[in-house]
Amino acid sequence: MPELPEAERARAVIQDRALGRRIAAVDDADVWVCRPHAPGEIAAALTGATLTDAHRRGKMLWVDTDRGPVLGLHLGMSGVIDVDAEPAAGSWDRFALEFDDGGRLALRDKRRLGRVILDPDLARLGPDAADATRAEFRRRVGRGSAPVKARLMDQSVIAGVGNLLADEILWRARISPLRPAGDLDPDELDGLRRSVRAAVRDSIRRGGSHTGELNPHRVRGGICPRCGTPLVRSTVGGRTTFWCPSCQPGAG
DNA sequence: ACCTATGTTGATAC
DNA sequence: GGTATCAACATAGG
Repeated sequence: MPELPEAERARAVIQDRALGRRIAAVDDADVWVCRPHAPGEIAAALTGATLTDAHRRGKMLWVDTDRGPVLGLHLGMSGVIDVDAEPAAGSWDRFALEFDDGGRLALRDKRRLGRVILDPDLARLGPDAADATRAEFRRRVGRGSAPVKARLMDQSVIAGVGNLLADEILWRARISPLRPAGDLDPDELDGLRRSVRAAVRDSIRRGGSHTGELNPHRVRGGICPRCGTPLVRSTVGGRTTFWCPSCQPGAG
């Protein structure tokens, strides 16, 4: 269920349960998930190293090692990090570190849209959605003719907002997902930023991007939990989108 | 059976 | 460059 909240949970799991452990072996045989690395390449870089720190920006995770190489992890659409879980049949382990204490860190990902990459390039990733300053947020988000929802989900603009979180954020901010981002005035952008921070904070606390107030109503026939108006369902920024035409007026 | 749907991102074309 | 579309993966459901 990976958006920012799930990535943060995964980072915390790595931090709490995997740091300080030494890598005895690496399973990097899945050439799709580990692309563009050849099988054995990640293993060669990491075997013998100890995990020293776990970081996150948006949905991107990376783990430092005492040997230098950095292990980049992305959960994609269905990935989960498991520490010390048995690799049962059907558990969809696509990558794993085996520690010299007998434990194991695995990327479990049925759909294989997750990613493992050495020394990930973070240059094209915007600031974490919850860390952008007001000025930075106004400047980065409040431009362009694309719908504001697409702008929020663009990881090079701000990092971490996915489809469910975007709908929740816009609903909280009472802004239509269809409004061209560049048409928002500074007050609206400040309000949008407040909603981003509040939605991110709440979803991390409650345990995921599916825990928003709007989410249970994000179904055909759903109504606005604030005013009872039937929600509109459409495609915005290429993704299924629900919003309240009464609370979130504007284009559409 | 066939079509749609699903939390992501990247490549590609205009 | 910005924007829109499709493809990559695997599965579920009408």
